[in-house]
This record gives sequence, structure tokens and C-alpha cells, in this order.
Amino acid sequence: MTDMRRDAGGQEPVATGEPHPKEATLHQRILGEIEGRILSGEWPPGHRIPFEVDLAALYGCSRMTVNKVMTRLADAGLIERRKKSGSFVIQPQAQSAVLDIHDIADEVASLNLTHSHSVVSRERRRAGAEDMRRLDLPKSSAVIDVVSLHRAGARPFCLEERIISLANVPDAAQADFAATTAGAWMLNQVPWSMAEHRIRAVGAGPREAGLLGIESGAACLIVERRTWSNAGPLTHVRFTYPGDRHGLIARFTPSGQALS
Amino acid sequence: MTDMRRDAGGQEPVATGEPHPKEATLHQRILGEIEGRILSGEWPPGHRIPFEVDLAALYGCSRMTVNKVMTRLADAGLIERRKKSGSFVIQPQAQSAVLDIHDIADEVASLNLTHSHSVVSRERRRAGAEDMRRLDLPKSSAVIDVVSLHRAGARPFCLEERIISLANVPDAAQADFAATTAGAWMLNQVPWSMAEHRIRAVGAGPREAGLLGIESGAACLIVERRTWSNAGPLTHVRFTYPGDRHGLIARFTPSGQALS
DNA sequence: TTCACTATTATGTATATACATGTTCATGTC
DNA sequence: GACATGAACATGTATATACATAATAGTGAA
Repeated sequence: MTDMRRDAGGQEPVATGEPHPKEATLHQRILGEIEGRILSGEWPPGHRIPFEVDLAALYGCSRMTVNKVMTRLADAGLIERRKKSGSFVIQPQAQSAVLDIHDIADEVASLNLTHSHSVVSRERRRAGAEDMRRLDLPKSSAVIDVVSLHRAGARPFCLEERIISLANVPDAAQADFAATTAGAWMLNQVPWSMAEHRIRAVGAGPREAGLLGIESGAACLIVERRTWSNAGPLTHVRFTYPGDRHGLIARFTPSGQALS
Repeated sequence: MTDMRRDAGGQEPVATGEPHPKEATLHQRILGEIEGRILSGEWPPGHRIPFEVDLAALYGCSRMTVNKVMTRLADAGLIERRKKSGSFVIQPQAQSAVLDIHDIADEVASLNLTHSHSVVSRERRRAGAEDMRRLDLPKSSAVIDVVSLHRAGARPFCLEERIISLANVPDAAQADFAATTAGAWMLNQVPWSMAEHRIRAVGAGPREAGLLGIESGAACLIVERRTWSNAGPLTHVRFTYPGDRHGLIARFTPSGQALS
């Protein structure tokens, strides 16, 4: 492994089956492949990433090159590095470091109230036209549909309406979401690579009003989240918060991430 | 500059007057100082950062060390690097790469409608208790208070209520915000280091309803943004969107930032 | 068996070096 | 004066090397 220089020709490192297109630099290629394995779930949270020297050998490059990639992944919060032990895929954090929409139990706990939830309905069914709008699912694929009501103390706190793609989250078929909320379950279960939030205000319809114990037409904050992994769509969830509750808070820097 | 090794003693690089505490590594120290100069506005958008070799000489380190810092700053979107020319502080982007709350003119334009706005009121006054709640201002410091109505085509689009701290944005005293909106003016004028958004839903009060041409009590989305620079608070703005309009959209990755 | 000490291991930081890649600028020719 | 050519320059990527640091594993003495 002494002196590699610009070989290009030679045995291509062949890092198992990669669907990645050829990328400009080695750095980017290594970064992309490791990122892909993490975000697709091939390397689940807690998995130990090969040692730097081994990756260097695999890609036929120096440890410094691999080290820089690992440093970036650590900065980005995808891996955790421990001396002597190695580098590990990190446990999925809160929903996002940036937009502070965390697990509802936390949200309620921060108000010093005890959280409870009940499953209003849960069914397994085939995706219809409405579901295809909510999440870009293949037509009539199997989904789990769960509606839960979250309470802070005794009062209703928010309504959660969720569909989960069974194609990409098969374990959801077994979960009944009575003990852990669907949100917490997803958080600990499935790695994701992209999320999209849509936030709007609407007047409560009669159904929501009834469940939440508010007047029909009262202003509500709607937060819809669609989540994907590299394999495809995972889940769509709609939270309905009565408007007289505290809102959402998001903090960030110009670059969208804290440095230093 | 040949072979520096671990000197520690010797002439401290003395990179002008820094209020920074001593940081762990040289890397972090350089990163922090440059970031500070950018975020404080000492190095405004467009400013050319010293060449890597010069910074290396200044800090008494190798170019590689500086290069890594610059690479991070570029990844974070704070600087732009051009070969032969050097590295430059970037023009402030949209309000955020992550949370897609852009300039209102853009927002309206994306709906294929022409944007117009009018200043409902503008005054210079001393901060009261309410302003201290909105923005953590020193008591009775001078602020500019502007209320504008934005229109998409002929219809009211949203209401903007803003206060600007004159202590930290003195140029605001001269601006009347008739030609450019207050948002666009701030965006091009002032570098910021932190922003906090608060999002909630409320029923429209009679004043908002009148200005926006909606019914009193109709659901509205309220987006409040507080922005700081390193020097202190800059501005607080509250946008009120009628709830029957499209909402906000935010997209992101687990780490809060796109890699690769 | 327990505790202290040491060796090993994997990451963390920094260096010097080499060459590639685009830009800009100056130069010389037509 | 217009234009092609090439030198100079600043960044971009990668290498080999060195030593620091933290955590683990192993060894030996009380």
C-alpha cells in the first residue's frame, strides 16, 4: 500500500454492490457509499463501520482520505466515533436537530404534564387515491393506517393520523402502537434520509373538533410530515394541534447548521 | 515555515483582537475566528478572505490545516471559493436553506402572481414592554416599527409586522421600505448568526381580518421570526397568513443538512 | 481476586509534499 | 488593436508521516 498516486486503472476497489454512479472524487465516492449504507438501513444504528485502515485498504487509498470522510460524517451527525472502539452509526436523534418537532411525549413532558395516548383506530388496508396523494405509494400497496389521540394530563393535546408503507416498513404489521406511540416506534425503528414538512392553519372540522374537545371552526395548526428512506416512502403523518396551544419552534444558523 | 511541530511557546499568532476563549485545537480556533468575523459582519458579504498561505503564515501552521477549515466553511455555505481569485464571504442566501421561508416576493412569484406591497405604518420609537417580549432588547432602546401588507395580484397575501433594533441596524433609520420590502432590505443588509421561528395557528382578530380581507375568527398561520447577529438582536417579524393559502414547506435530512 | 500499570489499538490533529485544475494576467504575434 | 499562448497563481485532492489521546485489553503484584 505504499505510494498509490493517480492510478485509475488497476483493480477497482469493488466495495460490494453499489448502485452509485461514478462520482468526481474518491472522497465523494466514499462519502456517498457510506452515507447510502446508513440511510438505506443496510448499516443500522449501532452498527460498527469498518476501521479506517480497512476502508483505506478496501478503496486503495490512504487513511487520511478515509479519515476526512469520517470526520464529515461525524460533523453531519450520522456517525459517532469512539477511540479504540471504532466508528458507529448513530442512533436516530430527535426528528431533526433543526426543526424542533420532537417526539410528542417529550413535547408534552416539557410542559410538565404527563403524556398519554390512545389508539383511535388501526387498520391494515390497500392504498387508495387519497393515500397516493399523502405519500407517493405504488397503487394499492399495503399500508397501516393508525389514528391516535395524544393527551397532556387529561386534556387532548393533538391528533395524529398516520399511514405507514408496509413495503418499506414491514415490521409495522406486528406493532399495535398501544404501548409506544407510532412516532416513537418509527423513530427507533427506521432510518430515514429525507423528510418534508408542510405546515398550515385550518379551522377544525367536526370530527377533529369532537376528538380534541374544541369548537368546530377553531383555528388549528396542521403539521404534515412525509418521510423517505433511500428505499422509498416510509410514512405520512398529520398532526392537528388546537391553535390555543404553544406552537412549534425552529432555531438555526444561516448555513442551516451549527458550526464549531 | 519549515517544520513547525508542537511549539505552543513562541510568538502567539495574534490574529487581531479576538474575544474568543482559547479553544481546543488550532483547527477549531481558526474556524471559530473566521466564522465570528463573518457572522458579526466584520467581514461582510463579498469580502475576500485572506489567502490560505497567508492565513497559514498568520497562524503559524501549514496550508493543509487552513484548507480543511475553509473546506468546512464552504460546506457550511458561509464562503464561496474561486480558484485563482480566493475565497469570499457568501451573499446571504434565502432566509434558510432548510426551512423554506423565503422572501415574500419570491413566495408570491412562485404562484405566478405579481407581488406588491404597501407600508401600512412606519414609526421610530422607544422599545416598550411588548417589544422586550418580542425581541430581547435593552429597555427603551430605539426601534423602527413597520407594518406592511403584501399582495399577490390584487388579493392580500400576508401581513408583516416588524420591529428592527436601531442599535444593531442603524441604517434602518434611513430606509422607508416603500421600494424594497423590509424583509428583502434586511436580507441584503445584515448578516445574521441565529434565527428562531415560532409557528402557530390563531383565529384572525378584527384588525388582521380587516387588512387581509377575511372573516374575523378565520384560521391564520402565524410565523414569527427573531434574528440575531453576534452583536445582539436584529429584528422580530410576525407574518400572518390567511389559513386558506398554501402553507410552509420544510425539507431536510436526518443531520439537518444535505451531504455529498 | 482485585488493583495498578503497561501495551495495544483506533481515532484525532497536524505537517510537508505533490500534482491537478481552473482563472487571471501578461506577453508576443499577426 | 485583437487574439491566441502560456506563465503565475490559488484552490482542490490525495499521499505519507508523525505524534497525541483515549479506551480497551492484558499482565503482574499485593
